[in-house]
Amino acid sequence: MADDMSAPTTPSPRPDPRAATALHAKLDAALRNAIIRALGDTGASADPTLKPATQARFGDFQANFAMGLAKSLGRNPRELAEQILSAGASLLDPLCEKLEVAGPGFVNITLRGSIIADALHEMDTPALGVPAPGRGRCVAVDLCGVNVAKQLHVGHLRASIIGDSMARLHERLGWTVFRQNHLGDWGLPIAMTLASLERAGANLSRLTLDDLNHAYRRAQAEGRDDEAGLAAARETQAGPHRIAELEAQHAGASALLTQTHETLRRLQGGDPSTVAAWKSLIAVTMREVFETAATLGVILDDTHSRGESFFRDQLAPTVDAFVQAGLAERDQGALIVRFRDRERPLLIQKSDGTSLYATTDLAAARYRIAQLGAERVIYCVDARQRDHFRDVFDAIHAIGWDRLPHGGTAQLIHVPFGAVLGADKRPLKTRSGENFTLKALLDEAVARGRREVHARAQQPDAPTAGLPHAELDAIGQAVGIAAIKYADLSGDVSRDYVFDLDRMVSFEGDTGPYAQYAHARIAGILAKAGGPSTAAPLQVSTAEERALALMLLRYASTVQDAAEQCAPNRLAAFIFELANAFNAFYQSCPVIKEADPSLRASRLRLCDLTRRVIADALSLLGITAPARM
RNA sequence: GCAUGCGUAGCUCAGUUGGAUAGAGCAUCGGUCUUCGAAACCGAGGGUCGUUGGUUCGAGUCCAACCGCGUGCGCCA
Repeated sequence: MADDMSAPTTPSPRPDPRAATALHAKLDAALRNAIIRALGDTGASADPTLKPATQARFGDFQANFAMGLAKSLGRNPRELAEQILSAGASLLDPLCEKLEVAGPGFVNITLRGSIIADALHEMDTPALGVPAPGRGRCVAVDLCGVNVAKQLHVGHLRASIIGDSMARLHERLGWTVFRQNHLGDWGLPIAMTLASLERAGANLSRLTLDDLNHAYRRAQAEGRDDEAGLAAARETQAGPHRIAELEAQHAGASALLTQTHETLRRLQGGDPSTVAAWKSLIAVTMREVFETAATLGVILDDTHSRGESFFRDQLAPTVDAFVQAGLAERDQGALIVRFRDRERPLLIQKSDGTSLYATTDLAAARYRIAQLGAERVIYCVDARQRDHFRDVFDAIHAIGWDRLPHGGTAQLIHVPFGAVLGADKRPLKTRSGENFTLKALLDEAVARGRREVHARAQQPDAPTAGLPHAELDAIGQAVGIAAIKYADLSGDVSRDYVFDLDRMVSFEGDTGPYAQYAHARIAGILAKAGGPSTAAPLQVSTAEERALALMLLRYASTVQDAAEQCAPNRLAAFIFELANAFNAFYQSCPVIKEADPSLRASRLRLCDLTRRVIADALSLLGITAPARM
């Protein structure tokens, strides 16, 4: 499957690329060979279309190849299915307890319990059966994307936790991951803020992000007073070689703007004290960003910062490259890249000769592919930038910057996420109409999580009863953060969702705390039993054991699927189904109380495996799994 | 206007190469704790999958048109 990641248009190779588990692969191979035995070369390229059974009464797996195949051969699908099954009987019998043709030609497959147990034993390793197809390969994940001197808001929540999950999924599959925090740390807005702070005589060493945010907004308000001047000021994003010329143009601008230009000029010119001030602006911002990331459990630090300023020297060469390649043309003074299939061009240079955000994105993509060697570049950015990324990606394809240093083509993926809405279905705002800061949101979630956990611990029979206050606080924080992250990652990320803390923090239903509960419950059982007996043979006899075992066996392919499709909700759905399967199992199968020692030991191993898979899967969503709650 | 995304149960949402009677959660109603963590489990009711047409053995899924909502649309990022 992973081999397909870099070349999505490649026809699917012989084995089913989704056949990630050993068991699925074996069954898939047996069916393929059965088809070839029955049909010879005409069956050589047939796909068994093997998948988990949609309903338990259909068995463990179903294969839907017969209908399509029969049609192309002009034959009766049921007859064809029967013929193939009997031709491959010697291959299928060792795996299957029961094979039957049903309905229009479905093949329902019930596996031998011993085969399931063997497969489960195989996955009972530290890696939990998850392979490492990404070993030796690189992926860049564009996440967070904060702006210096601006407060984090809910949009950054999504960009951070979706990106973090993408990074973790790929790391789990062996990829080398480059987290890329594309900071807004350059250009006029920064200069405006700096100039505003200078006027106020602020002591940059003891500012907070709030102070910066106010300065930024004050500067913006001041700028708005002189629309014409502001328009002119935008031009001051020019490179140093243009500054003198621009100075002349702006002679008529207001004193305020002149001051801003002056600040920008000093910054771009490398004036030591201005650069130092600029750096402290970034430091103040990032201190809070990293604090928030830590609270959220998002892996992010200084080494991931690759902001606009990082690419400032690459802007002119980027524009030149498009001109040289004949891909850019002059239009109304600006440089644009046109596309065959749409009216809208991509603007890469303004009429005053300066570049803009698309130029930075092009330079950044080139860096990620050519310098970092990323064969996938994943952008976790707001869905409203769909068109922008479509254009940027097509421009990169056109100029050939998607070619990897060692051959092959990089895949550029925009993971567009929707808005976070309030109860009124409008973008989340505070009562006063302000954007919700991320900090406020997290504080509330953590408070809710702690309240729930403390309340539960009051009950004398609660497993958390009597725990120290600080420990309950820690658990409550984990629960509150899990609630938010799970709610965000468990749906299709491209869609808007309504932020409803009551629902998120609920312990019932498809929520983060429910998954954490399942994990803590199992941890409690294992602790009481004195741990799992790892050497015990696994037995799969009851329907609930079988259902649980089959769920566990789907883990590896689910992780790969979630990574390949950049769809964390697939993994979240798996966690929920696994927790359900476990709870059903635990309801009807005695574990600690089981009298037969070998069955008891087998069930403890099932518990242990389930606990480890839930913890591992949650970790790939960036969610922690406390042992008690 | 052009582009793009989305319309699935009262509410919030799943639904992977087209597959069997469209699934969950919440809410509602009814069962299950003197026994392993009941923050759980089991069951019931609840649907013209926006509308109409098309493709085919088969469409929530693919195609077309239409209706409704959202978002974007060269010198902001």
